[in-house]
Parts: sequence; C-alpha cells; structure tokens
Amino acid sequence: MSPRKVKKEEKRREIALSCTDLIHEIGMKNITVAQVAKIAGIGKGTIYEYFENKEDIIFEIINIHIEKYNKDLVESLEKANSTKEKLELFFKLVLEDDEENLKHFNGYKEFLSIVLSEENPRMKEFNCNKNEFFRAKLLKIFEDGVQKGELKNESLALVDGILTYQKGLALRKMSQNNFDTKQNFKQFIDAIFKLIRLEK
Amino acid sequence: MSPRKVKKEEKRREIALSCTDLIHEIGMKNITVAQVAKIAGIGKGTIYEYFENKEDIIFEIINIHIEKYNKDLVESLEKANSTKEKLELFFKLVLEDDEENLKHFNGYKEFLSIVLSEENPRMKEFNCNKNEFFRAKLLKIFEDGVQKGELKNESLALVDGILTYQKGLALRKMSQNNFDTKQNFKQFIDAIFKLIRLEK
Amino acid sequence: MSPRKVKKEEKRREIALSCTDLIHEIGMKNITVAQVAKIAGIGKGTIYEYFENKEDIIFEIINIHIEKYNKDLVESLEKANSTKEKLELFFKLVLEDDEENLKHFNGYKEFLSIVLSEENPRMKEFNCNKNEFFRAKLLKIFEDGVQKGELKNESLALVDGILTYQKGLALRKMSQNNFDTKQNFKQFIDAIFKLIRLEK
Amino acid sequence: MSPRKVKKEEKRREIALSCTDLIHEIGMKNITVAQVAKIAGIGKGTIYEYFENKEDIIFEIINIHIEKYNKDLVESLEKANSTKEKLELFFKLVLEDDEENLKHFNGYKEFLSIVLSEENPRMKEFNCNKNEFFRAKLLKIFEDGVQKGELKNESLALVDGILTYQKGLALRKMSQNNFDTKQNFKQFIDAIFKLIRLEK
DNA sequence: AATGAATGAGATTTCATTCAT
DNA sequence: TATGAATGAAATCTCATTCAT
Repeated sequence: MSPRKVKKEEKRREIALSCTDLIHEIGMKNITVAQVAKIAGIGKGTIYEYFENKEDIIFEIINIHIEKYNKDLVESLEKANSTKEKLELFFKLVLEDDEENLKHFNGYKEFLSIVLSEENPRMKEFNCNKNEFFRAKLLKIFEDGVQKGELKNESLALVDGILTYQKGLALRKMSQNNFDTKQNFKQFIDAIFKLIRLEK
Repeated sequence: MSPRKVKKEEKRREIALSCTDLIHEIGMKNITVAQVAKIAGIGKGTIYEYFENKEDIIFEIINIHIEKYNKDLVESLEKANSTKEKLELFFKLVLEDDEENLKHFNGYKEFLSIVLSEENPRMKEFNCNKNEFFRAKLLKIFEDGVQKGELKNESLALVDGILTYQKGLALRKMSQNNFDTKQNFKQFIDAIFKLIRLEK
Repeated sequence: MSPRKVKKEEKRREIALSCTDLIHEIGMKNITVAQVAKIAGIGKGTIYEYFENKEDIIFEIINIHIEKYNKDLVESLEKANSTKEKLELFFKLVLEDDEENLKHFNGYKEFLSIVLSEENPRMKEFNCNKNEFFRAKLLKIFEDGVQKGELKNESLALVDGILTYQKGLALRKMSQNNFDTKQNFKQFIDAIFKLIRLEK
Repeated sequence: MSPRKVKKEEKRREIALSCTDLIHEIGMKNITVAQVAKIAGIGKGTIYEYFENKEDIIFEIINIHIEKYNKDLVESLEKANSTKEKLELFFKLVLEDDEENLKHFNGYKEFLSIVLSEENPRMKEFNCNKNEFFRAKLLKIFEDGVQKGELKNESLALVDGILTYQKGLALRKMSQNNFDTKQNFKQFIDAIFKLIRLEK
C-alpha cells in the first residue's frame, strides 16, 4: 500500500474507533453521519473523504471489532491445552457474559441483523470470509486433538456441524428471552465428547 | 370471540394475504402502508381500522406464514413413519429449495432480521412462543423414537442441541453465500444418529 | 317547537352531557366524534342525526355549561344583599378555585381559545349574546345599588369598564403562570368602590 | 454568542420574516412547513437546520413581532409628555386601527389563542415575561406621573388593575363583533383619571 | 332511526449525501 | 484537504364525515 493509502486506512480506524461508545449506546444502525463527524471531531463532509457512504462506516466499525475479537481468540487459543478448553474458548463469544464480551456479542448481533435484512453482498462476503477463518480455527483444534490422541479420527467430520451449532447458539441467545446458553452448550458438548473422545 | 371480532380477524388476514406477492418482491420492511392499501383494494385509512400500525401489519403477515408452515409441518409429521424421516421433515424449512418453501424461508429470514434489529419485545416474545412449539414437536419425535425402540433413552438429552443446530443451519443459509446446507445436515445428523440409534 | 324538535333537543343535551367528564380530562378540541359516540352509547353515524358536525357538538357542550353557570349566577344574585356582595358573585368565575368552578373556568378557557383561533362567526355571535346577558346583569347590580342609595349615579358609567376588567382578569388567569387573581381584584375593586360609593 | 450562533440567529429571523405576509393571510397555525420553505426560497430540510420544529418557527415569528412592537412602544413613550398621552400610547395596540397596528393585534390574537389552547409551557412563560415588561412600562408611566405631580400617590395601586383592564379590552376586541373599544376605553380611563389626577 | 365500515387528504420530520468555498 | 449548509424524498397516521344497509 502506498503511504497515502496507509494514512487513509489509519484515519478510517481512528474515526471508527472514536464512536465505539456511541455505538454501544444507540446501535450501529441508529447512528447518524452527523454524530460520527461530531464525535470524531471532524466535519461531516470530511467523513466522505474516508468512507464511501454510511454503510462503509458501519463496515469499518464491524471490521475493527471482529479483528480485535479474532486476535484475542487466537492468542487465548495458543495458551490453552486440552481440546475441551480450546472448544470453550471457541464458544466464548456466546457463553461469556462479562461486559467486554457482551459488547462483542451485541456488535455481532447488529452485524447479523444487517446481513439478514439487506441484500448487502459486501457484508455477506465479509461474513463468509470470517466464517472460513473460524472454521479453520475449529478444524485446527480438532486436528490437534486427534494428533494428541485425545480425539477419534472421525471427530473431524463434526467440525462443520459444531460450527453450525455455534451459530445456532448465537441466534437463540440473540432472539430468545430466557435462553440458557450455557446449559444448552454443556449438555450438547458433553454428549458430543462422549462420542468423539478416545478412551485412554 | 364475538362475531364482530371474528370479522375483524378475517379482514386482517385478507389484507395481509393480499400483499403476499408484494412482500416477496420487495420485502416486509420495505413495504409501505400506501402500497398495502392499494393492493388490498381499500383506502389507506381503512388499514388502520384493522391494524394498530405498520408493524402490526408485518406481524400479521409473519403470523399467517408461520401458522401455515406449522400446520403443514404437523400434518406431514403425522404421516411420517421413521424417526429419521420425521427429523428430515422437521428440518424441511432449511433443507428444501422449492419455491413454496423458499418463500417461507425468506419470510423467516426477514422475521429474524426484525427480531435482531429492533427492540421489538412483541416480535421477540412471538419468536419464543414459536420456539416452544417447535421444541415440543422435536421432543415428541424423539420420545416416539424412544418408545418405538428406535432410539436410546439418552437421546432425549440431545433435543435442545439439535434445535439449536437447526437454528444455526438457518442462520448460515441466510448469511453465507454458498453454504451447503444439505451436506452439513447429512454429515451432522448421520453422526448424531450413530450415537443415539439403538442397534437392533 | 314541534314535539319532534323537542326530542331532538333533548337528545342533543343527553349526548353532550354524557361526555362532560371526558372533556374535563382531555379537552373539547381533543375529543373525537368516535369517543363521543362511544361514551354516549350510540353509533358514530347517529351523532350526525343530532349534530351538524363536530363543532356543533362542542357548541352544545359549551352552551350547556354556560347556561348552567348563568342559572346558578342568577339564583345566587337574587339571594345577595349588598352591591359589593353581588359584585363578588359576578366575579365568581375568575375568583373561586373550587373544583366545580374550575371546570366552568376551564370550559370558558377552551371556549375562548376556539373563538380566538377560528374565524367562527357562530361562536363569536354566541359569545356576544352571552356578553350582553352578563352586561345586563352587571348593569342591574349597579342600578340596584344606585336605587338603594349605595352608589353614586355616575357609577353606571363604569359598568362597561368593569365588565372589560373582568374579561382581563379571566385572560390573565388563563395565560399567566402565577397570576394572583384575588389580589388584583381586591386592590382594583376597592379603589373603584372608593370612587363610586355614596358616603352616608 | 459565537459568530456561528449569530449567523443562525440571523437566518432564523430572515426565514421568519419572509413569511410575514403569508401569516397575515392564512394565520400562524395554518401555515405549513412546506409553505415556509417555499416562501423563504429554501428547502424543507433547511428549515430544520434553524428551527427545532414547526412550533419553533411560530415562536420566532411571534417573537419578532412582539419585539418590534415593544421597541416602537418604548420609542414613542420617550417622546410623549403627559401621563394621559403615555397611557394612550400604552393602549395603542388595542385602540389604533391602522393596518400596521392591526397586524400586530392579530398576531397577538393568534398568540393568545395558542397560549390558551395548547399545553405549551414555553409560550406561556414567554407570555409571562412579556407581561412583566409591560407592567414595568406602565408602572414607570405612573411613577413619572406621580413625580411630576400629575397623579396622586395612591394611583400606583391601580397599575395592575389597569394592566388587567387592557387585557380585557384586547380580549373583547378579539372576541366580540361590534365592540367599541375606543368608547369603552375613553369612558373608563376618564373615570379613573378623575379619581387619580391631582387637582392643581 | 340507527349504524359503523370506509375513506383519503394532508402535514411533519429525518438524514445521507453533495458541492461550493 | 476540510468543511458544513443545503437538500428533498419519503412515509406514517388521524379523524371528521358519508352512505349503504
């Protein structure tokens, strides 16, 4: 990238980051360009020097959040030992209820709402890319498990199902009132593990 | 219900049904009250004799679609024999790709988008009610399977996980570009069935 | 009046009276024809058998209230002795703060608001008629005072001014936040009485 | 005020002033935002850069009219000599019938109609402020009269009563068909002056 | 005489985006 | 490069009144 482009990229981040708090208050969709400009301390017109349109702003915000989440996930996965531990980290987004994580979760919820509502190919593609990233991570977890002799070989066939199950957990947590995510997870994963764990 | 109320209820349905096609063209959220009135062949003001507000119209449309889908599901479940057959019927919404079913699926997608985006407690509650209905159906399928000696007793513990998995399938189909729903389903369900099927 | 007309007149009153409470809650202007019909226990269309239009309903309501107030005023004036006593009764509408009187006052306020806002000749004429009625009453009070030797002859020239002053008191009470009506009245009337009272 | 703010203030005035004629034709309440925008030669959306809402536009219009009237009043009062002359100037709004003054009078009428009709605390408070301004002016007139030896000391006690009387004159002129404002004023004020004027 | 279903004109307000400076 | 004033399309909802039954 040219130095020019790099600078632009930096400014995009800066602007997007400046409205993090605002977004958690009123939501991505409800934010106005005027608000973004004000909170970023620049003019409304200037926004359009760095972003194509409003959607592009939202895109950048989502991007930052997800990149951050992914980075944290990768780091924590590296420190984990057992397969089950890793799996729990992998499900952290839907299981953990501390403030930090809830922010990520709600951001993801808003992101999904956009993907579902609009015919927005760019967002959809972005979603696919991220999915592949996550799939690769999950696959790695299982492969490591197999290599370490923790899991049966056949367990690799479950990766996609578990990925799907994770999406389902997210959706249910997002759309149901008193959904007990943890209990649903525990029951299901325990059962699955019975199936795929190698008896030593 | 008084005859009065019944008539109102009928008219609501009639109006809501009249815009089925329009909805599939432009989406529930994008519809305008003026359009609904025109297509229903009545005045704009008349709409408000039967609906509280625009949201109420969308609500009725969703309701009709879901009720219809549920009715069909129940009927087809009654005719099915094996547990696996029933399970496939239960997953029909996300698996089948004929026009009729795609309409239901897209309706469900729009519905979810609304549930996720707005602070719309009514929709959310409605979603919860329907979820319970579906959970009951799935549980029944498994209980019948156990009773008929097809499934292990412990398989009942998987009901909630599978329900969640179904949501995940829906979400992935909605939000990913070339997601192979059927293959994901087959792989996962086959594996699960290995676990829970009684060897005869 | 023909018996038919009399019956119509009675029904008008009945309908108008039925919404007295509602009016005090939400105001004459804010009432809807549907509400009037419901509270009167008749159909919306039936309203138009007895009233020309919505304005006509309001007109009837105002009429009833003012007639009632006038009747009470005349009765109480007959029982009063001294001129000053009578004058206080004459100012009762703006001075007294009990619930009953406040209802009349607020009704009058709404009435004035209508007279001022619309170019409503009928209301305006009605207002003039009532004004003449009140002027006659006030004049009578003063004439009696003169005849009884309480007041100077010239005091009759003040009748119109005092009538005007009373309107001013009403307007200020209606439009100012902490207007001390009683104190304004006392100070003014005392001063006036010094001027017009005959020393005995 | 920042230059920013000053410009906004100026533009508010400019927009409000541009619809003066329109208002006299159709009334403040009947004006639409679209009409204001058109007559001001700007877009509908631009209106909302300078005004909170429609009420705010009306508010500005009233403000301008009243400020203008007050300024003229203060100027003319300075030029007047005798107390009676000043008093006549003070009553000018209700007495004079030239076009210029009638516009102010009708503006005041519309303003009062709003104050009486709506639960509009802002307008009511504004009314109170202006009332205090006028009361101060009237008091000054009387104090000067006393100081110059034209009026008795006690006449100061009449200030509030006369202010009230003036409101009454306004209200009657607004709400009665053939009310003879001048005659009512002359008769009343002459009588009052007999009471309060010092014989020299 | 009584009804109440149907009507539709009409007005406010928001906000992403442009463009002249 | 930065700005922010100007834009205007677009959509909801109310309610007095009519009229067929």
